[in-house]
Amino acid sequence: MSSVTPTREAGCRPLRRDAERNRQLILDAAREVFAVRGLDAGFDEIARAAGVGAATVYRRFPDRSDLVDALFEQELEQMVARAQDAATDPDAWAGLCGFLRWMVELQARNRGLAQVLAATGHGTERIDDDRAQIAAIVDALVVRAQHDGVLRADVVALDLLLAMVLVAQAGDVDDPASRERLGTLVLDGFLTRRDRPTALPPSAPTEQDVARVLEPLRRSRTVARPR
Amino acid sequence: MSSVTPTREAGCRPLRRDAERNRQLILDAAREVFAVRGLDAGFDEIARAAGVGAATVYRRFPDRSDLVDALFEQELEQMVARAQDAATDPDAWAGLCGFLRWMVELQARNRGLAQVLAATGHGTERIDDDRAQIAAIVDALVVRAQHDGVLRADVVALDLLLAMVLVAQAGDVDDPASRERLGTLVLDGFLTRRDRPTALPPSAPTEQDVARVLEPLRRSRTVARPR
Amino acid sequence: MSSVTPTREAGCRPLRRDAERNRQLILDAAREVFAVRGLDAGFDEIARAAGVGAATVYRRFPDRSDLVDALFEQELEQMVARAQDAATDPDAWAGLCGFLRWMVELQARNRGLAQVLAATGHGTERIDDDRAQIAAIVDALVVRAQHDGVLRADVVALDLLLAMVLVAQAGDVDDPASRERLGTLVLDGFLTRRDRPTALPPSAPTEQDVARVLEPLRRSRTVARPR
Amino acid sequence: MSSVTPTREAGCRPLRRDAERNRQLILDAAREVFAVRGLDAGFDEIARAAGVGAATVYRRFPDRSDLVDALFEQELEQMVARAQDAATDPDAWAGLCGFLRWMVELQARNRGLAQVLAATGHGTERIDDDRAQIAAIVDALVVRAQHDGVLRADVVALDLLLAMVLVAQAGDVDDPASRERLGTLVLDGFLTRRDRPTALPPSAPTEQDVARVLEPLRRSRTVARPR
DNA sequence: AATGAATGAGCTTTCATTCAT
DNA sequence: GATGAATGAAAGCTCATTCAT
Repeated sequence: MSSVTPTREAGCRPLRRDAERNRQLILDAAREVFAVRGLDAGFDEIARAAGVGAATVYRRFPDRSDLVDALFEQELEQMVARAQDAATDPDAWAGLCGFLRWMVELQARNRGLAQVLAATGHGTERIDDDRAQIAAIVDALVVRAQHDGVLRADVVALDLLLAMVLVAQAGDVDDPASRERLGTLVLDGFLTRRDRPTALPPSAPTEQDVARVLEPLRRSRTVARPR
Repeated sequence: MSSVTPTREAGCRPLRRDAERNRQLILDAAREVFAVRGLDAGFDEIARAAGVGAATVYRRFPDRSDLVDALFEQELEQMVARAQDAATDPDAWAGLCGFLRWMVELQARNRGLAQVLAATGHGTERIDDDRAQIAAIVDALVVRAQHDGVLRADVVALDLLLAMVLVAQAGDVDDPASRERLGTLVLDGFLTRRDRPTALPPSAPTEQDVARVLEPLRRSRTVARPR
Repeated sequence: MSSVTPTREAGCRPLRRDAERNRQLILDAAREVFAVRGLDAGFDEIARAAGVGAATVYRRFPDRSDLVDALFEQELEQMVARAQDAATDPDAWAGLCGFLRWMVELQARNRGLAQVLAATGHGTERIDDDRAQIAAIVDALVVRAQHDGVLRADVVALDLLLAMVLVAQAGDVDDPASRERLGTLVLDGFLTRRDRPTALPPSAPTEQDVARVLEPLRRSRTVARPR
Repeated sequence: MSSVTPTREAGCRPLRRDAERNRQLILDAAREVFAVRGLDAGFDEIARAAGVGAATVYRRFPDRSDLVDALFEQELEQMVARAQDAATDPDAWAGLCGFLRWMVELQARNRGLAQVLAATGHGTERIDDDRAQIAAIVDALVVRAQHDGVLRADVVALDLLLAMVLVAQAGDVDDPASRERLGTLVLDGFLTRRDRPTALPPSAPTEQDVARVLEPLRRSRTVARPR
């Protein structure tokens, strides 16, 4: 996971070797921390995880959003690429579903990413651009799928994206089956007509694991007694 | 709202009159505060809202969960009642949908309640009991609806409950239309067969208001660039 | 010095005894610290000097200006009283000089007070009021002194006040003689005519002590090697 | 401005060509920065202005005072020259006033210089020497002016210099009129006798601009109430 | 029993100074 | 010799929790 981003930007001369190493340490740490804790994570914690002083993080990323941007640009580009891929699928609905499921998993595994995607209109240009691009591609797929008569005509791309963002909230990181199941159910609701339901993954939620299924909502101090 | 729960438990001798009064003040204040701020709200804020000292809250509810439990028992009993009501509906699916939509609104308007419902298995016995009771009732409705041939056979009550918890996350408090729309779409996915889609409320999400729709996820510092 | 301020305000019920005690400790410490270090002194330092935790200072005076206000209201009221006194002097010029010299000493001994007086128009109402009141009284004296033919007609009250603020900057705390001397010289410049100079205090500055005379300007890191 | 001081001292072998260039860049930058920000300016800022690394400044001037000394030697030499010029004026008082007014403007426009001049007795020998030289020249003028019967006999050169240092503090950089006015008033106080006051520049301070006049004192956090 | 106060621990941010390259 | 990076220390501020009255 700590690989990509070999260069940052064209235009600024490359960082010194050790600095670049630290930059990567910080980005890697932040990725990890943001994924688990969300974007509110303290700079302190990131610095500690990266093994550098807190001030170093500030030097490299004076603003929190600088860090977020640098971090999620990579991920978003990945998403755009995946979306473009999906757009070439001759079966629009299949392409759409594939892309959405993939996106759900991505977000589910990365709380920070989910937040970035949710922050419509307030991010960096770069991020906004990527988001807009994704929306446009999904939109095209939606239109095609509607034209094919598979997708109901009264929905728009954002209906789908919104639903999937929420699906991504369900289940904890290590429980993709729950998301699969829920996603299938929800997507079934978007079909024009249906003679019989799409087959569900067999992992019906049981009393025992609903706790884990809903885990992400708990984020409160109710449960764990701090000390 | 400040009525129910006059005594706490059999077994502990009743509180002094003023103490009991304070207990209720705190519960009422906490209900309000938790609804708006979620379960993470500071004890300080609750104390202020109740007009008592912070230490009083600690004395009465040493642990945060003590407060949460005492508080939501009342609300859950209300839900149980509503569920039992729904169970008497001759049209199981109609009863089910009605109950679920009501629950969605309730949770949407009460952040704290949503969190409590999500925390399955970690609450008090009392809360767990109530939750189980609700699940049982919904289960009965599910079985009936499946028997009626309306609800697809491969789902269980918890699938529905889970889906609805998530629907409740969408849109901000004052935007029930978004929830209506999304809820309709999702419930459509649970039908056995469908010749044409259920009519949607016309409030298709627009680019402009997706920000608000996803608001609950944003809670981060990413956005505002202070200076 | 740690006496006055027994009650704070009408309207808020009095603080608990221990709290009031701490409040006074803080005010006394702040008076001391502000006098020496100026208004920029850290809350930390004040807290340490008062023997309380930093958070206690914040609780009692959430904003720095709250502390400054509480602190200097007393001093300013004292100044207003002294000015009113001066206004009753039958010899306007004598009254004026007396008041100004007194004020110079006060400011010289209290760096913070000088800063408060300098912050025209940006303080609390209360402080602004006091300042305005002082200016008005001085103004009346100026007019009378001009009418008496002693004070030159082409100056205004603010000329005098400004000059004295600067005189107060000269010399270090324990060197009132320098201020006396300089003040006399400067005030001589405000006379309409003069047949011979006003007698000066004999403390002509010598090479040796100019350093101390100009001390207040040094406030830089040039001199002392921090460690 | 970046001319003088090509070599530093006899005795240390000359710096390498590039090092000497950097030395000058740093001095030029420091002059600028100190003038605006005062002697407390961060080394970082100077380094940035000079286009060199922070560590380079430290290497060349390990102590802040090393930099200050090297820097203000040039300026002080300029002052000495100007003083010598004034000493040739046949009208001693006129020469004196001219020199002092010039000095006031110089200091007013250069916060750092004012601080250096104030730090009597703690600078380098070199600076102290220059200061002493200036004092000596002014002294000669003072004696001549006293002999001419214009300047009161009970003052010494340092009285004048001190008074002018303070006048230089008044008003902000772009407000020479305030200094002119105040300077005139103060110098009037040094005359032996006076039948009528010297004409003042008409810029009587108004309530509105006293804030600006006293600006230099305000440097505190008292004022702005952030929220 | 109730309270408001006190506190220590935590996070954010900045800066002077030193270090590795 | 020069550099940009790193850092520790400090100050500002907040909050959950405990304490003295």
